[in-house]
Amino acid sequence: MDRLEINQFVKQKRKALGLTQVELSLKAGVGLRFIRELEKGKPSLQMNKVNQVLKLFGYELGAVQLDREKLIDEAG
Amino acid sequence: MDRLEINQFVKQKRKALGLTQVELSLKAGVGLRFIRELEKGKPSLQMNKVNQVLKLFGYELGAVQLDREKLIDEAG
DNA sequence: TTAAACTATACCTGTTAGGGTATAAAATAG
DNA sequence: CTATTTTATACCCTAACAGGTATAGTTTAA
Repeated sequence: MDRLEINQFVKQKRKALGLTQVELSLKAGVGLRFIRELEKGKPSLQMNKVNQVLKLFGYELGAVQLDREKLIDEAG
Repeated sequence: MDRLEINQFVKQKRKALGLTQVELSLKAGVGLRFIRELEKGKPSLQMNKVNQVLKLFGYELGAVQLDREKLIDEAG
């Protein structure tokens, strides 16, 4: 299992839980627009907001090594 | 080996390379104040700025599991 | 001790992230 | 096809991030 980009990770986890973007935004306590920017991969998002979302999945932001299977993320 | 918080991780890596906060800020292309807030653990930092720093160490921000450090992280 | 280097805190300011809303597009169901 | 649900794009506004700088505090070396 290779490592997903954060935006793909969120999208996948959200769908795995059968949530819409609206539902996720409500559960996470962030705006709907934020969820959309997050899943689109906007790079300048604030960490605390992203963590509010990741926490619902049992995850958080952390430092991970570059390069490791970075080329494939969706086709795994 | 516990996973370090991002702020501790940055501080440790910086010192391991023998860099000052000023030098790191210059290398990363971010402000000195940002480096200080990063190492102090300010939660609302922007991901792209943090990634500019982590990249110098060969790392980037990613989604990692909460708390249970020991469960799966050592596969290689 | 002194002096230098490094780090922490405070202030001011421009830029922009994020919220909210409306509309449009796309996917999904009947 | 139509109707509904979900997602994408655009606009305005406020709050605050990040930069720069000055100053104060801390650590380190001689």
